[in-house]
Amino acid sequence: MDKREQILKAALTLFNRYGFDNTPTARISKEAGVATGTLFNYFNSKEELINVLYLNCKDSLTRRLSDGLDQEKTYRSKLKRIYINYLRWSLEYTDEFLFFQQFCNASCIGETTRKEGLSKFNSILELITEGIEKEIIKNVNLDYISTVLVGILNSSTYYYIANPNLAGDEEFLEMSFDFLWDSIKK
Amino acid sequence: MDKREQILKAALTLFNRYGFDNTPTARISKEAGVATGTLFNYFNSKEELINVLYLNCKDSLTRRLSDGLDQEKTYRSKLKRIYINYLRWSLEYTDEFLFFQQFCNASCIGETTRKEGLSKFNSILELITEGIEKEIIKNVNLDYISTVLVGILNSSTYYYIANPNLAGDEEFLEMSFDFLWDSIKK
DNA sequence: TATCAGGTTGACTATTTAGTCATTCTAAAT
DNA sequence: ATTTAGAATGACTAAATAGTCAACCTGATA
Repeated sequence: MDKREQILKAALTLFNRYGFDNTPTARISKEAGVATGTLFNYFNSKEELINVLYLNCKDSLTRRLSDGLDQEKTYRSKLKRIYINYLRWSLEYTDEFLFFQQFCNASCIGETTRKEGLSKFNSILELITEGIEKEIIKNVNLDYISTVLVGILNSSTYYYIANPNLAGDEEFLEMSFDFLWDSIKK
Repeated sequence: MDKREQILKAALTLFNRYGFDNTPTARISKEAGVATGTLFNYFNSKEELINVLYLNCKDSLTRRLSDGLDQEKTYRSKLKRIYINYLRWSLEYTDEFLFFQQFCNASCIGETTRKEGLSKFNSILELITEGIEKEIIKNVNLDYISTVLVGILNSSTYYYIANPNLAGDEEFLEMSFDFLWDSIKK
């Protein structure tokens, strides 16, 4: 019944489906079941709305990413934990994942907002650095490794989203993680 | 001096920078140095314009992708050839590459156009199939391998675009290809 | 019951923009 | 020099849309 939440949820769905510019605020209000003016009581502008959405998504993912990380003993299992956390979050919050993919580089997301969002992968960056120092993974430019790693992470996620039947398949999980692991391990 | 070409070029630049909906046709015309009406002499609508752009890009990339492929002897070198072709094309036609990335899933690209575009990676698909049969690369679902492979290809390309100084660095090229190769090889 | 604060409403406005079309230009042919 | 076909022009229109605001609820308090 929280109107603010309803507006955010409606906007997420509609921005994903039609894009930012092709989603009139009137349509968001309608989908949320509120008047057109109500949207502007909660958000000063359409841009503020999408920026709030962006930060919400980022927070949700960041919180999840390092779940249970300190219970893992080996380096490989730590990385796998992050891989799984990323996948699970994306399958649980698919709309949020797709939103992130579509808008992480969009111009309607302000520079300030985006900079906050960059901290998203801090836990990943730390782990890569550790892996290079311990000579577990390839001794290559940190930027390049993280770029490729996130690339694999995202493409794998897209595949999981397109094939929901794989959700509980432990064998496929291990196999798919090996694509990532073999790519970066020494 | 070909006005049609000038319009296409201006549209490519502006769509990349501001997005489809945030680029008025008047602005495209101005950038191209023609009157607003002229654009509609060559294209029936703004949508037709972006669809033509999309197919042009696709053709340009497809033609390049299998260049010199039959001169390569080993399976690995064939794959590397495609990797290099993809990279070189993207560095030579960076605007086109970025355009493709931004609009390959956009709703303003019609279904018909997109289906034509899917044939883009035919040569890659064939090569993967061959690799699985010959037990050179992992025996996994063709779709998954190509998804991950394109993911690595694209993320690597982004890195090269962000670091133009790497353009002629043979060592880095070999190293970066290993990320792809190690990921999928048996 | 009367008052009041603050959330909610939706008709309205000012602006933007895709696409039109009557007119003007251009250059080749007669 | 005149005609003419088709390309090019840009002022204009009809539609869409972000954001406003005066009026209207609602429910708590006196």
